[in-house]
Amino acid sequence: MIENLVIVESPAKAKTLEKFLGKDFRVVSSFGHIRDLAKKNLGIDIVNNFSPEYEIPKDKVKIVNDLRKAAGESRIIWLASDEDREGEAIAWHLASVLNLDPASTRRIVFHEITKDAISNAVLNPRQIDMNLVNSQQARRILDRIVGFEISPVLWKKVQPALSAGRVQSVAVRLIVEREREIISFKTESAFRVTGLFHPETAEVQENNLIRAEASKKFRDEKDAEAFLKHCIPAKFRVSGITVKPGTRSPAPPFTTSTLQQEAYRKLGFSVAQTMTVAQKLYEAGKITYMRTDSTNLSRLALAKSKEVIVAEYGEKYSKTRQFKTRSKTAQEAHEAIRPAYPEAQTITGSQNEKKLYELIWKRTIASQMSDAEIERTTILIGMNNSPVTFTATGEVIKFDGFLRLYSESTDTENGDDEKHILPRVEKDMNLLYNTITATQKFTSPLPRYTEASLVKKLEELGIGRPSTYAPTISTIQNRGYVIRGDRPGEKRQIKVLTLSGDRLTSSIRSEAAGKEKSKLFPQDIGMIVNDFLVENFPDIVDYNFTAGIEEQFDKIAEGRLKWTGMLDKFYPVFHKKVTDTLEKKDRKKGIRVLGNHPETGEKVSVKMGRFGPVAQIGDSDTGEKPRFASLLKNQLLETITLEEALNLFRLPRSLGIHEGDEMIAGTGRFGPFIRYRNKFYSLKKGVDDPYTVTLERGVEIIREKNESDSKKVLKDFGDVLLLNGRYGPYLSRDRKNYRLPKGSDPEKMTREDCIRIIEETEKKQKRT
DNA sequence: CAGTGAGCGAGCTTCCGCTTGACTT
Repeated sequence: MIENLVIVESPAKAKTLEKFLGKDFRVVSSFGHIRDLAKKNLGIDIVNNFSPEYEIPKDKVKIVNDLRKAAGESRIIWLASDEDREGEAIAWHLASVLNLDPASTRRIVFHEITKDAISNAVLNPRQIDMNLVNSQQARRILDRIVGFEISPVLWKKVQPALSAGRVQSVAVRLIVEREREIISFKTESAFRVTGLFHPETAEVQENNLIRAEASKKFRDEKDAEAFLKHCIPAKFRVSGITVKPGTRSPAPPFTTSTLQQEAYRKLGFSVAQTMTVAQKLYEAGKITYMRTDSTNLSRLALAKSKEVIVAEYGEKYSKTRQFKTRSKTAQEAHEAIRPAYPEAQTITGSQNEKKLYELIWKRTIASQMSDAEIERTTILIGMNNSPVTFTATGEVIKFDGFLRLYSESTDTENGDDEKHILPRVEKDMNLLYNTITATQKFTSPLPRYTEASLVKKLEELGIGRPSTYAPTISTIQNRGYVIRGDRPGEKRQIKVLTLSGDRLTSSIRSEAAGKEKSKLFPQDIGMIVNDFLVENFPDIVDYNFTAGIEEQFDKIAEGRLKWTGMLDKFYPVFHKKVTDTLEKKDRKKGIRVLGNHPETGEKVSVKMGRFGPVAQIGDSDTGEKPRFASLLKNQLLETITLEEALNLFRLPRSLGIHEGDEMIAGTGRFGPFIRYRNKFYSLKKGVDDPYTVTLERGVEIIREKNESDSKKVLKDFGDVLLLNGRYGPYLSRDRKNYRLPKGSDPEKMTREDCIRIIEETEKKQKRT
């Protein structure tokens, strides 16, 4: 018989905890929730007071059996799951599933694993808080009802296997609405004028130039040119200098959301990748828990960080701070994400683990360092013949403080606003210009979301939790609602006017506009589903829906509202919307009529077809069979033009007859191709175009392909092939490919050698 | 693997939040 059994949620936490508690304590883990609503069906008896039907998921059966056994062997059970509504629910499910006797069961909580915190918790046990549990049940049941009632409506009215939910549908909506802002954005341009000045009395030198920006922007080239000409006879004078001291403070330590953002910006990690690497670090005991919404640091962490800072940089650089958590819906069951041992600046591990750890270490330590002290200087330059003024701002760091270690990145990179050191000037000093430049600047729409900036937005709206940000982003991509991708951007011409002495020259520069990397783009099906939901379930996809129900969950947790009462109010209204929507006849296909065919006058339209977005010429009710063509990958139903749609019908096209058989050019799932005698040949990217490729070129492509194919088969043993591929020689049998072991010589290999390699590979695969 | 776009119907899909492995290359 063991005296005490402590149950926590995470096995890594169990391991650490065991070290702190004596021999009398055994610590085990529940691996999160052990029970959930029934997987099949709704799992809720709505007419019977929303009574939930709970079951133990398959992958938790063994864990529950182990827990049951351990509980039977112990005298006192300590339920130490997290102190938030999910944690409370876990404790309650444990008590119920393991059939724990209240007399021998204690509920305890602690936020940090230190001797003090744990002994304090053990001295202050309490009962399971049923109000908190009920707020979790309300949350769980509401999410199930919303997801499991709306998704089938989508299967009927839009397309099978789609999904909707309180969190994912808002995530998609954000992306779709951002795309529409971009589509309707009208670019404007204006001329921005900057001058390089130097004191009249001094020669022009690198270090005495003042870069200043004009207070006025000019609408067009003519206005800008007129102003520059006006500058030629003008006298420039320093009309004011202000020097203002300022400070900058470090960012708080990482939460899940901010870690995902910074790891994307500084290391280029995807949200999922950040979480995988962080999980590794956590399991290795190198960082604290990585799914948290708290910016709190334990007293121990504060003290340790201070030691590190004082030893490394001196007392002056240390400033102990505790940060208030920004997010309103935060449940703060854990600490911020920080190094488990702040004294370890680096760790061993994979490259990515090292990089992420270093980021976490720097951010944590910097958060405990002094403010940076900055002196901001502004020089105002006046003109004697114009009300336009020029302003130069410079920044001098008087004391670097935390900046010595870390500064946070932003989502918008504007290199233009770089702050620089200004030369010494005095008021009323006369200045001469070296050059004055007017540069055309274009306005641009808000950028598309990255995975990380979407997480940031969701967190601001209080939607989703640290443990679900990464899975949500995967879900909306898996459903095909959005896709992560790049856009090369378009070359844009910029006019630049330069005044040097009394010579005015004009030049043209080009820049890439709208270039995007690793951004989230909505797909047609995402836009159609979003419009359908906004039309039929506006309350559910409202950005404030979650915030509203969270308030009610809080009331339930405080015992001021009955959880069944809350659902009683919500459900009838919601369910009526579901049945009303199901009664509507039409399916949502995103049909758009683009116009009429210029020659035949037939209707040209686009819609979501059975196999994806499709363009259509003609109408089935005219009696004639309509013609169809799939849209290309980068085209949207919403933005495709009549001309682009008509272009799709130019393929497949015949290139002519070669040696008695027809050659066809087309474009398919794997890009442009030509077809000849029932065989397909890919067109080379950037070289051949299916619209213009000729019969002669087709013959050449076929000859090249046949030549490389003949080189492809190194040895043919009938059932086994030794082939030459992109990555070198490999084996093929039954359409399955096998790598050759290192150092094997394909020239000398016999059929027996090949079969041996295949069998060994198969065996290895089975074992793992 | 490079197509498809008639219509019917059986049987499937689906949520959010806690947790890790078990998979693949």
